[in-house]
Amino acid sequence: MADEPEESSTLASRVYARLRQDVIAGTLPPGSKLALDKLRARYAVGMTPLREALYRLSATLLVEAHDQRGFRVAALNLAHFEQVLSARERLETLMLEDSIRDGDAAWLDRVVAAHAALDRLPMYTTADATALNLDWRQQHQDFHYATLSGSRHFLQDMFHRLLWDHWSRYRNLLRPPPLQEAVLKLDHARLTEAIVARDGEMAALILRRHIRHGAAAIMTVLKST
Amino acid sequence: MADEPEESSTLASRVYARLRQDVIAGTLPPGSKLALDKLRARYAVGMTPLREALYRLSATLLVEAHDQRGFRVAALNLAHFEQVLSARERLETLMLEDSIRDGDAAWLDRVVAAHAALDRLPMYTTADATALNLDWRQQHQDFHYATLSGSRHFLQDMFHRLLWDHWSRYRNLLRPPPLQEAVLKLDHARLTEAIVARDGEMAALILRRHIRHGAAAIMTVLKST
DNA sequence: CGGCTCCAGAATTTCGAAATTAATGCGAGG
DNA sequence: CCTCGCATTAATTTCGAAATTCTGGAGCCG
Repeated sequence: MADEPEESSTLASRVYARLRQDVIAGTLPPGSKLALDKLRARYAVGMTPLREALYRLSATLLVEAHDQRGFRVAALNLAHFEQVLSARERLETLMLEDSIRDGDAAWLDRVVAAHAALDRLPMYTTADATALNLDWRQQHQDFHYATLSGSRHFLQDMFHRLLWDHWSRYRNLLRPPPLQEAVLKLDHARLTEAIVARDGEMAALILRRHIRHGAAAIMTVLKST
Repeated sequence: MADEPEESSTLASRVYARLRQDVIAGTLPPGSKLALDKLRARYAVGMTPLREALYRLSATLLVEAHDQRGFRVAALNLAHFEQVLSARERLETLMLEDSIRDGDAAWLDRVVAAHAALDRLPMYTTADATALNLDWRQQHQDFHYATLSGSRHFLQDMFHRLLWDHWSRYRNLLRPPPLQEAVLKLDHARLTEAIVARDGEMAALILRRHIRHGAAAIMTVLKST
């Protein structure tokens, strides 16, 4: 269920995983230039695996590759976010309806289990709520992946993962993360309920609202700058 | 309109373009192992730009990268093709309806112009029809890109290009290419007509049939092996 | 006889530096 | 004072070889 194998055997793959995380988390700021020498020192690797990792990331649009001018972290802006939002709404509702139509009993079990696991975890560990519980975030992702995985389409899966990565970059702009644990818990519960009832239309409706709700907070930030 | 800049300034980008073409054309057979030394000789480049190009291609699923075990051209099979087909149907009809809803007059002009250019070109140059006219194929691609480009969504564009590449690999299995110039000409004409009339529903219907028609011939070949 | 280990040989991966190209700063001319 | 061109500096790109890992087969043990 994890996103990357913990221990890839090649340096290039390990650097790729770390670079991806750092771009998504915002550790490498949006739009910033990626000085190869700095990165080489930062990750303690040679030129070759570093460039290989950067080129792989450039194919996912998380970084831009400019011939003879190096690499740059992809910028974040409202126009881009609206495209991610629209693509996510369309793709995820489609995948959800497919899953509900085609998914078997084992899939339903996975969804229910993932929801139970998510429901058990607290969203915040610290009292002041400045930091999101990273376990929660991972389980949240796993839950949503599970709901969409009833009808296996590796191409759609790939698109979905890509969109999720881009979406995560925007969500990580919200610091501190907004407090809406009750609302989210309810969304997830109702979504699971609709899936178990095999009510595709209802599930898609809930999911669409869930996505739009998350988008609202992000768009406020993007418009304010 | 061309797919790749004729003269990328880095070796890595040029090798990437050539590798991509060779994978799509089938010059590098589906499923075959990509021996690095052989490729290095074939394209007359060093190890570094070659690996960078291969990693970029691996992110598009045209080649598979296996850590410590090199690279392999992605295999072709019926299950995979069905996913490409389904994804193409959904994505292209969506993009077409978006374009018809949002596209401006300049876009309509581009569509009409692209269709006129396509209609002028013959599908085959040789009398025996063993070889497709490459100009026609390029213009065919340009025409379809044009129809879908009324509402600019770079993410959807990227997905669409990816699907087109994968589709082209399957289409290139058909040797000699099937003779159906009249049918295709009619499809394109009717599609253009529906677009000019801003009839999204009709255009989507024609496009869906157009895609399925092309899929039928491919699936026959895939099932026979 | 089947399966396991170990040993070349072959392939992939990685490094460090050389070659090439872009960016910078300085001085001359308009 | 600003602009253009040139030399210098800095960065990216590329190569060739070293280091590491995989592969296939021979030999050995159960």
